[in-house]
Amino acid sequence: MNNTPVTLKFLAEKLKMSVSTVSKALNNYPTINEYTKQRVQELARELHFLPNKSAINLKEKKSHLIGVILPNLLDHFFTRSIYGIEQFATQNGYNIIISQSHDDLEKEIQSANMLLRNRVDGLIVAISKHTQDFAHLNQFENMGIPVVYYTRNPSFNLNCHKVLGNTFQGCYQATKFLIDRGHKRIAYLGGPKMINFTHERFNGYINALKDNQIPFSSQLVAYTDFDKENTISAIKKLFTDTENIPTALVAFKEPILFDAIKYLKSINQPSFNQIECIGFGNTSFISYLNSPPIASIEENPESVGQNAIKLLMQLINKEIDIRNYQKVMVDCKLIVHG
Amino acid sequence: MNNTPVTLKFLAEKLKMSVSTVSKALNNYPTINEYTKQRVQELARELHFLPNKSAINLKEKKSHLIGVILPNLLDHFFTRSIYGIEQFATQNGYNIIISQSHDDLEKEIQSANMLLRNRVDGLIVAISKHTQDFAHLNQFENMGIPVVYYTRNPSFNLNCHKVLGNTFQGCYQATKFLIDRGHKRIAYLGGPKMINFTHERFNGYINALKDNQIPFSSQLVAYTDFDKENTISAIKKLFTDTENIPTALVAFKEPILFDAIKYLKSINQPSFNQIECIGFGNTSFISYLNSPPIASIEENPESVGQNAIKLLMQLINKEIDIRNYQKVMVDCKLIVHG
DNA sequence: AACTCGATTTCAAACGTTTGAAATAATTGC
DNA sequence: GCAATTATTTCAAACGTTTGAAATCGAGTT
Repeated sequence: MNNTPVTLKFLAEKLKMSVSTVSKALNNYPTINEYTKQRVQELARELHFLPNKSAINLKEKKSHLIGVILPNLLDHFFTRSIYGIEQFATQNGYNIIISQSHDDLEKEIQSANMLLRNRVDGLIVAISKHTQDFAHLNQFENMGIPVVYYTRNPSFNLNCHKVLGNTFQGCYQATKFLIDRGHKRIAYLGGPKMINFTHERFNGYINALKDNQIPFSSQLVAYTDFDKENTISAIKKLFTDTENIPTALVAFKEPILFDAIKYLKSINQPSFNQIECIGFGNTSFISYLNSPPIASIEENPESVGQNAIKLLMQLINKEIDIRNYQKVMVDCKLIVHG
Repeated sequence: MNNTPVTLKFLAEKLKMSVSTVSKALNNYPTINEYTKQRVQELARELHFLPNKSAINLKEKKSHLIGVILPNLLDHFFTRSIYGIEQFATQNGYNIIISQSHDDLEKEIQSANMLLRNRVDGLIVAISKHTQDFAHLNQFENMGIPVVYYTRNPSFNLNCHKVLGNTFQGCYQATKFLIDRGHKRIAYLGGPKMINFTHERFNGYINALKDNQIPFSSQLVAYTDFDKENTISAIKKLFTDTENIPTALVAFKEPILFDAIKYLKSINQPSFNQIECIGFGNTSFISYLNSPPIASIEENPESVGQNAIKLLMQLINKEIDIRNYQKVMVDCKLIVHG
C-alpha cells in the first residue's frame, strides 16, 4: 500500500520543522523542547517510522552486524552456541549474520569476503577442518575489525583471541569419574588428529590416569576420524586382547561413541555389555539408545558462544585492545544419565 | 594497521581522476576507456578495495538482505532448510539474517521489527506455535516487502505466499507402504492439533486406508503434543485392547515415535516387537536405535527452503506480483531403512 | 530600547556510493 | 582547418541519517 517509506524528511515536512530537529527529537537530545519531542515521537509512532539502518550505518561507520562463520548448522554444538551469541548480540543492538563453511576452505574464504563487504563490526569464527592459511581471516584485523576464534582455532597461533571449551578438564573429569567407579582398564577413543583439541582431550585422559596411579597402556588408545568404518577398526584394535578387554571407554564425540557401542553390541559377547562409556556431547537422543552412555561430557556450547560474543563486544567497544590477545576457557560439565 | 578504509575517493585521488570515473570503471561501464578500467581495477585489487555496502544499499534502496524467522535452530528440519535458503541466496548476491523466535510470540514480534529496521528485501518465516495475530508480519507486505511463509503458516489465510511440505502425500505414502506389507491394523499417532498440518497428515492416513478398503477405527488414532508423558498415555490408549493390538504405527514426528517405541519396548510383550513404525523426519540417529523404524518420511527440508527462497526472489524481482499469492508443495519421500 | 543570555531550532557538511546530464577531449569528414 | 561526431571524463545531486556550529527567538535586565 503505503509504498513510500517514512523518512525523517517526510516527518519534518508534515510537522513543518527541520530534519535535524526531528532527528534530535527522536534521539532525545536535551536541547530539544519537550513539547516538540512529544509531537515528533507521536507522529513517528503513528506513521510507523523506522530509521533506515543503511543510512545510519553509513554515517556512523558501523554496520551493527556481527559475522559468524562456522562449519555447519547440523552440529548441535554450533546451533546451541548460536543461541548464546544471538541473545547477547540482540541485547546490545547487534544482529548476526551466519555463514556456513561446510568445512570447505574455498567456501570459508567466500564467506569471509562477503562479511567484509558487509562491513561487519566483528567476526566470530570456528574454522574449517582444512584451514591452514589465515590470510582471509587476517584481513579483518588488518582493517581493525576484531576477530574471536571459538572452539576450532589455529592452535599454533597465540596472536588471536580465543574462546574454547575446556576440553582437557572435561576429559579429565570423565576419566576420573570412571576411575572412581572402580575401572582400571579405561580405553580412550580419540578423534581426528588434525583437530586442534584432540591433543588436549588426550592429555586430560592421561593426566587423570596418572593422578590416580592407573598405569597407561597404548593398547587402550585408538584414533578415528568421523568415518564409521574407521571407528570400527579403532574399536577392534582396542578389543583385540580378548583376555583383557577394557571395562570403560572415553570417546572423543558422541556420534563416534554411538558407532562404537553399536558395533560392540553387535558382537554377542556378554562382557561387552558391561562396558561403561562416556563421550563429549550430550545429545537429546541418548535416552532412546539401546545401551546408553553412563554419562556425557556437556560442553556448554551456549556458554562458549556467549563468552565469544562478550569478548567480541569488549573488543568492538575498545574496552580491550585488539592486540591484547585473550584466551577464555569454558568448563565442561559431566552429566550422569539414568 | 591500515585503518583508513579504501574508498572510491581514495582511489580517485591516487589515480588523479574523478570519483565517478572510478565507480564506473569498477562497474564496467561501456563509456569508460579500456585502459582506464584496467588501471582502476588493478589499483582496487592491489589496495583491497571493498565497496561499502551501506552506501550502496542507501543509494539503491535495497539491503540485499533476506530475513529468516524460524522457531529454533535445534530442529534439524529448520537447519536443513537453511542450507537450501543460504545457498540460493548467496548465489544471487543476497545474504540471510536468521532470527529465532523460540516459539515465543513476543520474540517473533521483536525479530520482525529488527528485520524491518534492517530494511530486508524479503522475509521467509516459519511462524511460532502461538502466532494468531499477524500484524507484525503484515507490516512487511504493507511496505511492499514480500513475505514467504514456509512449513508453519497461517492455514486459514489464503492471502499469503506459502511453501509447504506435502504432508498429505507423505502420510498417504507411509500408510500405503504399511498396507502393502500386509498390515490391517495401522495406528495413527498425531501431533498437536494447533499445528496447521496436523489435519493434512491425518487425511493422508485416512485416505490411504479408504483407497485400500481398510476399515477405519477411531481406536487406532491418538494425539499427543511433544510432551513425553502425553505420548505415553496416547500409546496406552492405542494399545488398550490387548486382544487386538495395532501391528503398525504412523507417527507425526520421529521424536514422538522414539518415545513411543521406547515405551513399547519397556513392556515385556513379544508381540510389541513386531510392530512396524514410520515417522516424519529421517534423523541420522535412527541407525543407533534399539528397534528402529522400518522407514522414515523424508520431508526434504533443503528443497522446501530452496523453493521458499526461489519464490521470494521472484517476488523481489517482481517477476511475480506480490498480490498474486502462490502456494508451492514439496513432496515427501519414503526412505526404507535397513 | 538596546543588550545579554539561555533555550531552541536550523544550517550545512559529511558518510560512500550511483548515475543522468553536462563538459571536455579526441577523431572523423569535408 | 573547422565543424560535426564520437569517445571519455567530470559534475552534481541524490539516498537518509547525524551533529557541531550558527542562527533565531523570547524573556529578563538595565
